[in-house]
Amino acid sequence: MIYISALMQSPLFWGTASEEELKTLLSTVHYQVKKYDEGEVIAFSGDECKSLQIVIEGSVRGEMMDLNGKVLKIEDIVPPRPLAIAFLFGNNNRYPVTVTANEPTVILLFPKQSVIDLMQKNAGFLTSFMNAVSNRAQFISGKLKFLSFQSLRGKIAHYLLELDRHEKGVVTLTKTQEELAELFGVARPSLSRALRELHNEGIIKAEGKNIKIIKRVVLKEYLGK
Amino acid sequence: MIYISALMQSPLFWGTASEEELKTLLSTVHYQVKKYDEGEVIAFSGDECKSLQIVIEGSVRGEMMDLNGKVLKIEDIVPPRPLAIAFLFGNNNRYPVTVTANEPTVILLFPKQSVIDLMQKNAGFLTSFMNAVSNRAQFISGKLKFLSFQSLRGKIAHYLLELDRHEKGVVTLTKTQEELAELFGVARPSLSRALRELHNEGIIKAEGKNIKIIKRVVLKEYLGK
DNA sequence: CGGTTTTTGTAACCTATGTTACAAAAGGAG
DNA sequence: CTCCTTTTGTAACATAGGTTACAAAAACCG
Repeated sequence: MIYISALMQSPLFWGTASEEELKTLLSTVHYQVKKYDEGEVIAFSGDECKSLQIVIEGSVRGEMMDLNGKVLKIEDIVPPRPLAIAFLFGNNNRYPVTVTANEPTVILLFPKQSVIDLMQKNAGFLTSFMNAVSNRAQFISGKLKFLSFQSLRGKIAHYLLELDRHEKGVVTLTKTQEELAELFGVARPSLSRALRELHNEGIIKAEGKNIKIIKRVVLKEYLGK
Repeated sequence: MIYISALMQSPLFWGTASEEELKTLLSTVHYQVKKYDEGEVIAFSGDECKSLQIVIEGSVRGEMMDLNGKVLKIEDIVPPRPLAIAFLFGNNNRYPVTVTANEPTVILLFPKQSVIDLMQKNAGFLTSFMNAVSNRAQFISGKLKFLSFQSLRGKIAHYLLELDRHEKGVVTLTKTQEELAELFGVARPSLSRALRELHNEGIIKAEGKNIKIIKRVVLKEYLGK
């Protein structure tokens, strides 16, 4: 089992004291290793969620999509995070998002029964799991607030201020406008236009991927608008 | 402890076999009874969430609001449901919504430590709790999809078709347009206008609170749009 | 019952964002 | 360096929904 050290990094297993202990614990339950190529779909929105899957290598993305194909990127999931952990229990065990591999990806899969076994055998795992599920609910709830309250300017402000948390005054975008637009749930030209307007109004200075924050105060005013 | 029978109704305590057992269980942990008048705020959005609160009598509502006072009603919570159950654990223990009493309301409050005690003493409670938290994540996730994908027509279609699940062809609105608009996250006149348009186009026949569904097929087309 | 409050209907106008389309610029691959 | 692909800028136009304001209708209350 070569993924032990990766697993140790996961908050889910922080309750487990040592690699040895974790090895012993894992030897008592079933699990599989799965590999996916870039672009492969790991789960479709609506699929039944019957196992806990943990990303060990590579990365995946979760996207909601409506019947007409409009896409809303929810997030990227990188090792050693679990996917859809809040959808394994409860009454509606269906993936809310379509999960796709961004690159060649390795996933560790624990059938639901194994997860239950792990919980019974290890109290630390159980509380970690509970926390993880709560965290997911909190994340989604934040997303809901972000998406349903903020105007496009609000979202941009939020994003830029977050990137420049330490107030350096300069941020470099690591995503394309296309990707950002998806994250914000808006059309790409709308994002482009909004950035241009902020630039023209002297609130930011945007040069390609580099953005200088000129009037931080004004940006802050857009938060929650 | 006169609320035992109410508690027995709660999915959280279904794992508990009998009233007797539940009584015994509860006698070992701390809890309080709290009463609120109509309009009283039980928790503000952003408040720390340090206890499990279960609505025993009356009802409360959870609303998100942004800095400018725009309100998005998330849901009503009626007995014997818990509130903010997904925010007791995890890393961001803050109410995502402001919770207000709709009417005189009685709430049972279990400090976090009591909840942990209950979990340790009763495996049924633990799994119920886990399921409840997962259900919340799933609810919020559905809300996210509903709010960020559907046009106003989509939301109306969704709502009407849901109310008329059994295809009777007639539904009666129990909420005012004001309330519905809040639920949909739109302005009240916009909702009114949209209903009028659907009516004029012969898709529904709206007479006050009574709505006849004329062209169900057309409504279904709006789902996810 | 009459008066008050709440809810609904509706209109005129405003604004943010979506859509489509195309060209310019930047980035990568050979 | 050059060709090809991806990304970005930008414009013209379309549209959904927001805002404000007011009157009609309904519900509620004494």
